[in-house]
Amino acid sequence: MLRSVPGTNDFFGKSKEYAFREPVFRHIVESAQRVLSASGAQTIHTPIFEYAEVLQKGVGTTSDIVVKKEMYTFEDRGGRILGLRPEPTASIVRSYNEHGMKVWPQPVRLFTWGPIFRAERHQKGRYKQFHQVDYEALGSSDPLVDAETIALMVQIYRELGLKHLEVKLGTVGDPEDRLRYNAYLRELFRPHAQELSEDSRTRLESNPMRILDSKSAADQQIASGLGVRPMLEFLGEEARAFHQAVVRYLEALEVGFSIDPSIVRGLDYYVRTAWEVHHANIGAKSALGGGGRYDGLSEMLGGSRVPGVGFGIGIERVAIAMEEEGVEAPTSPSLDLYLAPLDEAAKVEALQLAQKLRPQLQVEIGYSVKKVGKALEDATKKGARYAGLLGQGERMNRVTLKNLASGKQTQVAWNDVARWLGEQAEQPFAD
RNA sequence: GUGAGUGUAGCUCAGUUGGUUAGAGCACUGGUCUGUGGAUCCAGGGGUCGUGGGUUCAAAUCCCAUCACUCACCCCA
Repeated sequence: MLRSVPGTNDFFGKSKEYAFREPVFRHIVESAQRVLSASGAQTIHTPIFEYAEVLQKGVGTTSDIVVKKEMYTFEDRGGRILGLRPEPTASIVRSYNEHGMKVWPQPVRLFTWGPIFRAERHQKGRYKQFHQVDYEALGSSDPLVDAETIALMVQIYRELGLKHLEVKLGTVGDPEDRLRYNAYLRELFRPHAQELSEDSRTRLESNPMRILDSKSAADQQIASGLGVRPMLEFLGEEARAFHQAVVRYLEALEVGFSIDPSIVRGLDYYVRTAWEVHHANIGAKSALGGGGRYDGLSEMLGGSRVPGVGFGIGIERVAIAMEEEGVEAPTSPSLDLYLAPLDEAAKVEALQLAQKLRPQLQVEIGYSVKKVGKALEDATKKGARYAGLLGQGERMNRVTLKNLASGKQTQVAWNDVARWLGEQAEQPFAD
């Protein structure tokens, strides 16, 4: 039997996996949408594929996504090299430039949601196709925007009922700070290059900061033995003041967070603010989302200088966290009425009555003639509140409505069904 | 890319020291029940026992290979 590609998932109501239930997915997206819309952000949807160049420049040439070839690329019939987006920020910045959004009132605040692709070995909480809610604030370099962005992100998690959150705030400084820091690190580590892990030896030239958050015990031992000074000490005046401002604003907003200097965004072109949100008890893949400031990205994509800050929230990870915390799973909307035809003539009647009642009521029909007992059984299995029987005993545009919970039933004219069911709903304890 | 674990029905699993035609529960379809459901009882459909090869009179079971899935490492969402 043909199967789905490993690391991809089907989302539907009765999925065995909580994280892949469509109502859970929708609930997360809608909650995020509510929070972000309330803050005045606008929805945007960009294509899920772009010229590979856009996406590569968007994550940077030393990022794992490019280095480890984690981006799906393909050539179309016109010989264009395209890629499936490994993150949405580059597309949004590309769109901002392409449509001249710099003449809009700044900052332009956009959010989107949809599939993201990475060609990685999958495991729990990590998939080849996963989904993100993504928010970007473009056109302002005020630290207040960074603080609000973080606060909005946290607000979304709270809205979803998550409690065991850990917000880790860091800063990667300005590019020149990083140059200084990287030069310092290279000088420090170079004499010990032979002792470093293979990954870290590569990082020594490409991105020495990444050595610091290496999980290799040997690397850690070397680092602690050398007494590595933290990035914070290498910040320039402006970057330092910026970081302090973000901290101050976040304190004023009463967003709980901790300073974590080891937060180093995996993507290039991030500057200054960087953060991750983790969840206490979901184990290895604990990051629910992350974000940062990327003032240099627009120029990398050939546009003018546009400062920006934003975040991505992993929808599947959030769903796993919700399940861990026992957050009540939203369910599919319940069926109001199941119309069962009891003879051939009633089939078209069921269709007519259903059409008449939709969309005020959610109405499903039985598609084949069944005996009354089976019809009621079907209605019950479908989770309907009422069963509507159509057959010899009805006719003349009448239907027998039976409350499946109480067992009470009555015959009602078609024209009165909507009103009658409405009245019943208003007095749920009447029976 | 590296390491570990697991593969029997849609799902959860049983299957003895190798032994007839591979089983159960749940789910599904129908009957019990000709216009009154959720229960009971009965019946039915559904399996190339992951795949290929080997050992054997005989393999779901033993051996080898391979594939798939899961988890973990790296990195992140």
